[in-house]
Formats: sequence, C-alpha cells, structure tokens
Amino acid sequence: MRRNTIQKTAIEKVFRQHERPLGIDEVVTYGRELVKSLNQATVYRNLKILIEDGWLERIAHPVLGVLYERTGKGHHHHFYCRECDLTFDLPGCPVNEDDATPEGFIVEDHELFLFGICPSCD
Amino acid sequence: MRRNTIQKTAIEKVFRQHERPLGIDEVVTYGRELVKSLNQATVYRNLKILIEDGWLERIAHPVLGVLYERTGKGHHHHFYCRECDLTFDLPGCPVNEDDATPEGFIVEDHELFLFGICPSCD
DNA sequence: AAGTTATTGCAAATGCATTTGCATTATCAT
DNA sequence: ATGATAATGCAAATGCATTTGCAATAACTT
Repeated sequence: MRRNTIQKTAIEKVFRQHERPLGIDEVVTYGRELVKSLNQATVYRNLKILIEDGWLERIAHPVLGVLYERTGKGHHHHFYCRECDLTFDLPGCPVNEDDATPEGFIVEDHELFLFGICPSCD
Repeated sequence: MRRNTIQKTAIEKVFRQHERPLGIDEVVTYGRELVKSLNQATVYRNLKILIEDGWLERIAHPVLGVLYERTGKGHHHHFYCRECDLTFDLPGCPVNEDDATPEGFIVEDHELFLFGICPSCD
C-alpha cells in the first residue's frame, strides 16, 4: 500500500506554491526548504508516482529539457524568459487551428513555446 | 585548411535529398547509402562543422530529441507524424503574434510543433 | 608524384539525466 | 505501542547522446 511521506507532501506543496513548470533541480531546491534532507532520488521517485497518479505531467522544454507541471490546467502554452530562465504558463491559445492544418495532414494537437522577456525582467 | 571529403559531401547531399529535419541516425543511415563506411563520429563532427558554417541548424524536437535541418528556410514550423515518426516542415505560420503576447511579456520569438498523421500515413 | 596534415573509423571515454541496490528510517494497520 | 514493510538517503550503476585519442587514410599543395 502507498504511504504518505513528508517528502512526497513537500513535493506536492512545491508545485502548489509555484504555479509554473519546474525542473528537477528546482523541485529539489524548493523541496529542501520544507524537508532539509530531501534527496534527489526521492524526488525522481515521487515525480514518477505523481505522474502515474495523473497529478503531474512531463513536458519537453526546448531549452531546459524535462520539466514537470500540474495536470488539469486545460489547453495552454508556455513562455520562456531568456533573462531569468523561468518558464510560465500562458492562458489562451494564439494558434489558428485551421491555418495550422496543411493540405492532407491531420492535426491532432499542437505545442507552442514563446520566447522573450518576462515582466519581472523587463 | 578545411578539406572537402566524400563523407562531408555525402552528408550535405543527404540533407538536400530529404527536405526535412533529420536525426543523427537518419543521417548515418542515408549517408551510408552514399558512403558505406560512414561512421557516426564522422557524422557528428561534420554536423558540428556545418552548423558553424551556418549551413545547418539544430532544433530541439519534443519527441525525437535533437534534429538537424538546413538553414535559410525562413520562419516556419514543424509537423510530427505519430505514425511514421517523421517530422515535416510546414509553410506559413498559424500563430497570431498579437494574441500571443500576454500582459507585460515581451515576445521575441516562438516555436510551434503540430502533432498528428501525415498524408502518407492517413 | 610526394609530402604534409586534415579527416576518418573505431573504440574508449565523457557528461548528464535518471535509476537502482541496500541498509536505515518512518508510516500505518493492528 | 509494535511489527511489517514502503519509502528514504546515499552512492554506485545505467543508459544515452556526444566527444575524443589515435593510428590509418585520404585531400590538397607544391
């Protein structure tokens, strides 16, 4: 049976506190503010569990590699700030699905990343 | 001084023959049809040179990892076929830059991937 | 044609992200 | 409170993509 550990609880809290996609190192760093002994292997194990549980999902970031973010946000995209290296969720979708469908191709889904400078860094 | 080898020439030809982003393995495989002894390390070395020369550029594919494609195609996006695993260039851009710019963010660039089934696999 | 040396092929080495073995610790059912 | 065992921390091990050392080969200059 699955047990609730303080490290798993801490990891979940990290995602609730930071409403944006996080990398493993960020989860470890922020998680240690809650559980100082938190180990990277433990983070990996729990991220896997949270993904299996459908609480998190993995995203492939073009610059940062693998990031994790909470599920259930609906269709949205991401903005990567080249200054602070953080990735933010973007509400809405600026992609015109019709224009996006080329001759003969069946478009099932899409993924968009915007790059630039975030409000804090501007 | 830089020498023109048959393997470098072959690698360039591979990209000219297949007008789509290619992964290392594809370059090796197609390249060997032109130069049977072609080695993977040689491909890596030449891809690096072609990038330095501005003839190729690296793209981070959300599913396939690193792909390489010819430069000079102008702004465009990519379509990944989940059936055949190939990635195609898409002409035009279905992203509304204005809608894409959230409050306070400065958008400098963007990257879009479409997922679905290509004409050959449909 | 001959010599110089950039490039290749091959195998071993790196660099990283992620996983795993194991002794120790902590959670939870009883 | 106690026992059974899931989860943790740590370090070593994996798995991959990419790089590198080196002897052999091939491109060019003369």
